[in-house]
Amino acid sequence: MNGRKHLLKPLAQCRSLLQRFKATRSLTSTKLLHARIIVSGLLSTSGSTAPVLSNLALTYALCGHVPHAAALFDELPVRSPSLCNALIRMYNLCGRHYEALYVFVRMLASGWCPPDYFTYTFVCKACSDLSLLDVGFAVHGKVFAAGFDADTFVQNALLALYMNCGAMGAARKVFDEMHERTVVSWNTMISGYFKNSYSGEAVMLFKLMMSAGVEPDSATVVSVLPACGNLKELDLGKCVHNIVEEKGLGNKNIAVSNALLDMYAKCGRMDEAQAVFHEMDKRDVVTWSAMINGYALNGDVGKALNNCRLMQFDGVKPNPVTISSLLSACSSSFLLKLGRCFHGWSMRQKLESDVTIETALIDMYAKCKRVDVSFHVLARALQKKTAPWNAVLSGCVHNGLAKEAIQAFKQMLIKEIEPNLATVNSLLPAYAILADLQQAMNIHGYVARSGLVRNVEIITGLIDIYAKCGRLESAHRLFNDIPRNEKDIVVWSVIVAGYGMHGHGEAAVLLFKEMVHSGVNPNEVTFTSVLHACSHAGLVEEGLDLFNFMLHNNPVKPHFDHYTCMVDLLGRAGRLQEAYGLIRTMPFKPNHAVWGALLGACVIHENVELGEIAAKWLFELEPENTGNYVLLAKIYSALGRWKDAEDIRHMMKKIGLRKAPAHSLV
DNA sequence: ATAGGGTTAG
Repeated sequence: MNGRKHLLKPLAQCRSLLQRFKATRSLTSTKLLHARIIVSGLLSTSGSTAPVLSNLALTYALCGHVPHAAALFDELPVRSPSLCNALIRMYNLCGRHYEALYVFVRMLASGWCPPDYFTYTFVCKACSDLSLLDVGFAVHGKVFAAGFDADTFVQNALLALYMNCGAMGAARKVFDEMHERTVVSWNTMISGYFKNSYSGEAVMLFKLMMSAGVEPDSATVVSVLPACGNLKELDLGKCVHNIVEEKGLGNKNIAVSNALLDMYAKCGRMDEAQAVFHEMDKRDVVTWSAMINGYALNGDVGKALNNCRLMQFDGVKPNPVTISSLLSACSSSFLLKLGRCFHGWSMRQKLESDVTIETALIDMYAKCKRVDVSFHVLARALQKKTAPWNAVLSGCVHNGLAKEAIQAFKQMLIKEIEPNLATVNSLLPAYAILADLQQAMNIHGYVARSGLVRNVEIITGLIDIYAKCGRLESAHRLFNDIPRNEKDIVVWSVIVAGYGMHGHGEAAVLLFKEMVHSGVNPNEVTFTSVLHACSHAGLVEEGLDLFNFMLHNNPVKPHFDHYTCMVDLLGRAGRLQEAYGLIRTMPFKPNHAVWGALLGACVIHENVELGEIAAKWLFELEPENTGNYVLLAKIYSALGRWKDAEDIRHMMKKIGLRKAPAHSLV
């Protein structure tokens, strides 16, 4: 009795020491303590060795030293559920999830060491990190059988598991059946929906949570803010900002401020982002990256660069995300030289073999029309990752290199790199460019076999391909198969454009009206599609009606494209004066496309006066475009004004343009 | 002891 009392103190001391080593991750200290425990004979004499041992093993695990940890557990004479749980937890912590599952299986097999609700939360975490949905379902079955299905922790772990595996339906079912939802349950659902690119659902759940009277915490805030940014829900974002201020969540949690800053940046409010930035007393890489990315998104490369400099003055080193943001700023502004500089910088930072950076580099070179360099970067990429390949595919398509994209995709399959949704999404436009029915049917077959056909984006891509191939029946069949509530603005635009492109203006207008009727609000793209359809089919009155509808009853502001369509529509119909009138009342300076449409119409209707006006503007706006000179000369020739036609040819020679082939002048 | 959280990306 005496000896035992004497030993209790060192044991308590061990525990507090281990607690400290766990926090500091000090392997050397842990090893020393381990040695002292053995030398002191503490383990052989004490009755409560198991907690010390499991603690020691956990500490080893946290220090990243699994061999010692695993060996310790093997030495243990008796394995209680709590020890096994600690082992599973340890394997989870160091990323060896399969070993974690193996311990679980052994627990089940042993018969005398039944898993408890702690075990199940850890096991769910293991499946979640491994994205093993099948195993997850099996585990869920065991949860039911063991009667742990009403435990909130287990339920929350299941929610996270299903969300991580993309099984939103399964997650929702668990969530709906929970009798007690903690703030963690709500947070898991919100962030889960966002991660599965269902920002709308995420926002909706947040609103539900608020009306249910659940107190949001910092995790809630950082889960819902990215969704607000994604949807450009500035008002909701501001509400969340108010909550943060009221509860003082941003004061000690840098993630909260970073999320706020990013939300404002995504909503295009760099002033507000700057204000959040200003208020922060500490800034890390994420803060700076979010700022840089914000300016990049809003097209202000100068400010992005400036923030990059300030970041370095602040002593913060860039990470792959920082550099990718800078590279994407270069891609969207076609700054090849600057992009090359960042390529060099990534090399000096020893980050050039990071997948994120490789992908950003491939994207940057492709957008700057250097697909050759993109392929070069891809060739040097060692990892068998999908993302860089996707970037190459979309880079090819972006440059109209359909055959190269398809070739690259075949290479991908040969190299056994697994295609994903983004792969197919990047690839399908290549088939739309080719407009080859046989090949289209081949890829349709592939997509069907890959099981991706359930995705609306993919179906939209297929509809576009069939439409471009002229197979409107096939396109329409695919369109009809999409459930009514899943038909989004993009798929409507594609089908309208498909009919329009082949001269079926009436069908296009009808579909457009059906879309509006079904409650989908047209955007600038849909208006372009339908106006284009009208101009192709010569539906002047319908076109004018729709254009007026757009001007007066719709929040969508008309753009160059819409005016171009209208000028084209009126012009083709011979209503040249009206077309010219429209150009003169445009709310912005007419561009080359608008004048080009008028000039084209003047050629058809042999109208010199307006043709000359249009041409005069075009010579100024795009002096090196030979086509404009040719078209004006064509009008002169048609009217027998050979001298004027000859003058135009002289004019071209004077500004040093290559002489157009003679036949096009007549 | 247990579950959820910030910047990029095809």
